Amino acid sequence: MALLLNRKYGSRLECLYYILTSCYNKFGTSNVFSLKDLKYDDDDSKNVHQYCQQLQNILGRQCCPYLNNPLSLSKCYATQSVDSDSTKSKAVSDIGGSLEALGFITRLGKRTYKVSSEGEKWVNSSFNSSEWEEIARKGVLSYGVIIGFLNRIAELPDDFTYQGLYLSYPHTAETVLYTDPNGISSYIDISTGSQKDSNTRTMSRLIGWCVAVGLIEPKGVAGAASPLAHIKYHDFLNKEELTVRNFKKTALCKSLFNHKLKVANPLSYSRLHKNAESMRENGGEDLRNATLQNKSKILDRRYVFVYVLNHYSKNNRALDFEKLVQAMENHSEAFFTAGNDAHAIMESECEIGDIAGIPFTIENDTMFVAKTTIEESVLNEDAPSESIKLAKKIIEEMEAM
DNA sequence: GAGAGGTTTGGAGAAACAGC
DNA sequence: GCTGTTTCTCCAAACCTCTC
Repeated sequence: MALLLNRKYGSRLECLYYILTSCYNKFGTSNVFSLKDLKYDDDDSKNVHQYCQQLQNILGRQCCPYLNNPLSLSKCYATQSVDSDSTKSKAVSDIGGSLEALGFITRLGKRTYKVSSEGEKWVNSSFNSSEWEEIARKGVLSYGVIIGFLNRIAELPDDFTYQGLYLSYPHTAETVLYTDPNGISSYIDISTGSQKDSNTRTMSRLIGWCVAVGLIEPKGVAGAASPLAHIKYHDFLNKEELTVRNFKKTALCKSLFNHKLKVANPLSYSRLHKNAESMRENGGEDLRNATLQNKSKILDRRYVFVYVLNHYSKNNRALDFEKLVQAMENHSEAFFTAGNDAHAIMESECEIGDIAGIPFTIENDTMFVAKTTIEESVLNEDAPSESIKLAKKIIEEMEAM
């Protein structure tokens, strides 16, 4: 159930590797664990400090170099500890999401996981080996959001800056009539997109991963003498902050879309919209409630777009956008808020293709040609059966036009 | 070199949900 | 029902780049 990652914690693949090593030694591939099991615990003989190669000796203690206060009880920047978690589980949550996006752990229930066979292979590879980087690269390229990022930079010159690139949930201009619990009605612009700092955090993450697996190189950074990207740019990757804005594409990056890719970890149904339940400020309760009232419409129309585009991609056909909107308008209640233009909304919503792992080109103004196919079972993982049925019906209706 | 303005990141606070 | 988890927005510190 891959999600849109937007925190710094999991941006260092090396940290993820040591955390996964600790996890694998505790649970193997057959035992279930939850995120709190990844947090540093002094009483755990297999905690992450037993495997981490980045610890620094400070005042006679082994300390994580990425904590602002190395002597902090948090112990590990990326997971925090059972004794002190100044990030309210945001860190360990991001680590779980990262390992899942890479395909190294698999989600079983809402909050339970197992180490996957790919994860096991990665743990059993040596950090300094090409095998390590190959497994990591396969993981990075399996993540839908990365494919969206690589598609965006494919349109840029070989030497590029990531300033101005945004990878986030689409913004639709959409006003709905909302009645609060006191019976007072007002028009509210519902919140469909991400805030700017969320984009910044996502970008920081994606760049870290792409450099580590040899897809892009930081400009003006003298790397170490190694053919392996994660060794060559080890110091750059382990910097506290991303400060380089200029990058260069590698040959691998430039050839990536020569063939149609199959994306193993696209965003899942429920991740096609941000978690609006967690919104609090910026208009407060009414904005949250008005957005939540329309959550299923937002999810379903994004899902249908991705599902249908993938269907046509699998059949090596282009999607007729006009027909799609027409078919969706036949089920207007399911997809669109009253008083808003369906065509305009879908023109915004189709941007979801990038982060969902299925970027596309547009031919003859209305024909959408996908550059990838995505793993449908991951997209459908938490999709209601009604939504899946509706997506199939839309395809039938399009074919009948 | 100073100052303005932008970026990156950690952390706080909040709401809803999951699971016991 | 309670506790812990998940993930959002916002704030601010620290740092960077750009201009003069």
